[in-house]
Amino acid sequence: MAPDGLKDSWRSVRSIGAVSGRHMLKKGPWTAAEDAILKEYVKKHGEGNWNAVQRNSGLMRCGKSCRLRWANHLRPNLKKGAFSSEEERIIGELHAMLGNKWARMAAQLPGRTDNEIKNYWNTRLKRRQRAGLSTYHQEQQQINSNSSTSLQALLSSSHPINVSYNNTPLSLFDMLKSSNPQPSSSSYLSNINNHLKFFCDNRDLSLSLVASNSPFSSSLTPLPFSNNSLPMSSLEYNALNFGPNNSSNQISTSIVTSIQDVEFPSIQQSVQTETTPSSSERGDNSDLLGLMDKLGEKPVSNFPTHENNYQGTKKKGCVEGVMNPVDDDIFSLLDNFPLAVQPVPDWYQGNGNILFDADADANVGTEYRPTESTANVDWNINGSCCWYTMPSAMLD
DNA sequence: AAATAATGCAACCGCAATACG
DNA sequence: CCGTATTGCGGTTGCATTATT
Repeated sequence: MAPDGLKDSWRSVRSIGAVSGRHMLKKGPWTAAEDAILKEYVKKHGEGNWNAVQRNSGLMRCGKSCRLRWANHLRPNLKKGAFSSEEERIIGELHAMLGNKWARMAAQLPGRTDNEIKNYWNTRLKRRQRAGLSTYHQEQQQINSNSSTSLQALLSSSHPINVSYNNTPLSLFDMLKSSNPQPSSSSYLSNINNHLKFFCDNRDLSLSLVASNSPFSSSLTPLPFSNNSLPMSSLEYNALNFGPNNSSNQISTSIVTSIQDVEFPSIQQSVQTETTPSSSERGDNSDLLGLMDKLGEKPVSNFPTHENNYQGTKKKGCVEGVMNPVDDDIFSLLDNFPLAVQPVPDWYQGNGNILFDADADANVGTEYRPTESTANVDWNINGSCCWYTMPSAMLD
């Protein structure tokens, strides 16, 4: 780094060229003085309305430039400096799933910006290419080739979800509070984006919810069954307990999930999933609606059907009836929900306690592989397999 | 020691999505 | 409803610094 004096003189040289006319906005590197003005402005007026910065503070920068400067350098709680090895691992995993979705990746890495991640990745990519290496390590490539693209899209999209029971809206936060209060998880759920993802519980055949960015476990593999995500967060634990065998859970018989996806707001979907069907019902239902019908379950008023194209409450700015590919993924997943009972993997005790392989535990970042005895579990049908086999990022 | 190449980083640009009036 | 403004994203650029020749 050059001394500030040197830097500033260079900056001034550049700015002369950039600020030539009366209304010309400055470009190029920001000075400390400009930073101070912008900080003061945000302190006073809050974030947003960036074009007003120039009008109100006299800072000769366009709104875009202000926003960028704030987001990447001035906003509080930004981590600076090199990525930790854990962060690098997460980036690798995220990139394997998401591709160049820098902003999405940054959302999973508190204090890091999309720009940082992008720069890091591109640098790394170049290095690997120069060395004649592939973008990912072998195991990461396996994710891409073994799992369906659409399912990946589903799993990689973060879905804030509202859950209701008998048409009564119920937040996952409430459920968590009522069944397993934990202050730390409360603050987590009440304050960050509450990104949730689906996964299917093979044993209970229920649609469960799990936090994708739970601070209580590592990175992207917070599955209860995952051997490298100890300890399981309470949220995950409760997701697991949505099954029928947990009498303490007030919604143990069925879960009505109302999905209000801020990311895909074209529809408000309600999805009813059934927990373990009785033996006579096993295996002979082809879809969720059929199963519900059989069990006498009434869909909630806006329960999606193919007839109404899953239209529900229209949210502001939504286009009714438009299903994007991820919407399709959701319903494809649900339509193909494994209603036939799967064998219970022997590493799952069935009571929320998970059997972990001691060797694997000792070896952080290793990949879970179904053992011989679990080979008859259909690892491809419900998507969770993608997660079970999620490897750690392999960085140099 | 000087020249050159590689790397790191910040900021810009265009485009698309969203918000606003 | 429509045009405009704003915001957000990802690709790209270009300068400073560091490493290599």
